[in-house]
Amino acid sequence: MAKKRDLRVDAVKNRQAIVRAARQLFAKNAREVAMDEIARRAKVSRATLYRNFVDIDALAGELFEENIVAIERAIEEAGDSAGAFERVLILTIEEGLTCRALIPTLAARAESKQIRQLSMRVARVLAMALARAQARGEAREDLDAEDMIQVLAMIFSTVLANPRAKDLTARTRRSLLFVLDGLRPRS
Amino acid sequence: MAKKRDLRVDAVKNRQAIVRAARQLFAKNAREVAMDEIARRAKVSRATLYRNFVDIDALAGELFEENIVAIERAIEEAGDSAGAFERVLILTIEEGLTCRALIPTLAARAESKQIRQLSMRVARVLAMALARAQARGEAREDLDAEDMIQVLAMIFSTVLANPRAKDLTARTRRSLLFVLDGLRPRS
DNA sequence: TGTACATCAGTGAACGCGCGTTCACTGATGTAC
DNA sequence: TGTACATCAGTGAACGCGCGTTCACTGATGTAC
Repeated sequence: MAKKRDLRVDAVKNRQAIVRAARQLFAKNAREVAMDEIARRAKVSRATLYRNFVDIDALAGELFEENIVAIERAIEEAGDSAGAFERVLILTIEEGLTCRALIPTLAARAESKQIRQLSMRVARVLAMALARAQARGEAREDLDAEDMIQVLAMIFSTVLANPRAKDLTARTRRSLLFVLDGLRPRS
Repeated sequence: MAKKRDLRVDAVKNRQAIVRAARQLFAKNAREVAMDEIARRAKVSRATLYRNFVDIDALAGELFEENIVAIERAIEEAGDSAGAFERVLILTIEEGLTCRALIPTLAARAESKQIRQLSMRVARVLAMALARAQARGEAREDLDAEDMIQVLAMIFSTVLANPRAKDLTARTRRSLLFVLDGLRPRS
């Protein structure tokens, strides 16, 4: 392997600025964000943005992955305790809300290989949490990983349906409330 | 009121062709449909499409309204019988699925006055069904009309999350299953 | 520590594409006589 | 029933805009000596 030279200091600074700007914009907006806007906020030219991220998928993927890492860590910490499943779901949703606009973006680009792989990574992690919950009798036996994705999509739809709402956290919690009962074992 | 001349026979035919083409395309696709595509399928020029419908909102609104009328009729027929609430929800979803692509279209154009008014019309109707269900003890007391919209958005998100899926009806039913329990009164 | 140069990074402008919408003109219908 | 003309409808081409992406060129950094 050829020893690759490190990024130049100005390059590192710009890359960080781009990611930071993207995060801020994705957090503030609920609709897709234009590359141009991100570049402007990062005080960088569009072309520089493309030097760092080959396309939108790459940038969205980077943010998505950061969120996934946070979720994975949370699941690790939650472990196999009582109520861990619900806590994981809540955390996943909250993590998603920190980057609201990522939701429609990922939805629109679901065909991209990169995005699909990341989605599968989320699915795998949630499947594990689900299996634990089922073993403890805290989740219905007939649920599978695909259901988990569906449930998340359902809850996040609240974001899409109310792009302007300020009280998104409250609304999402209410959506979750509706769904959680449907996930419990039949009495 | 000035007596307006009726539409010319060819004009009527074209208008119908446009609506029919739009319905077919909205049923087949799960993503937004381009005006151009609709015009092509209706074997009509783009400009003709615009003669009949001033913009996308007008066309989407027309289809949406047809769906709403069907839903309203169904609610009327369902009346105040046991289980009417669930049947209404199921029917609303099925009606929505006959025009899948309408869902993202309406979501994207939710700001339009026309679309907003139609959405409110759905909300009103569902609120009535909800009130009846609450009176019968078939729905939680703390639900309101806004929750109904949210629930529908949640279930329809299944469509958005799986734009390619063939078994959408099955998937939506499963989503509904998750949600319905959450809507029932607390024991 | 200084300097020269290769290399990597940054930039504004421009390209290309999709798509909604409009224009200027041609054609079909229906009514008046 | 036939015909002429006004009016409504249809059309292809073009405009405009947003936006992702690329180009050709300039500038900054870091390394070799």
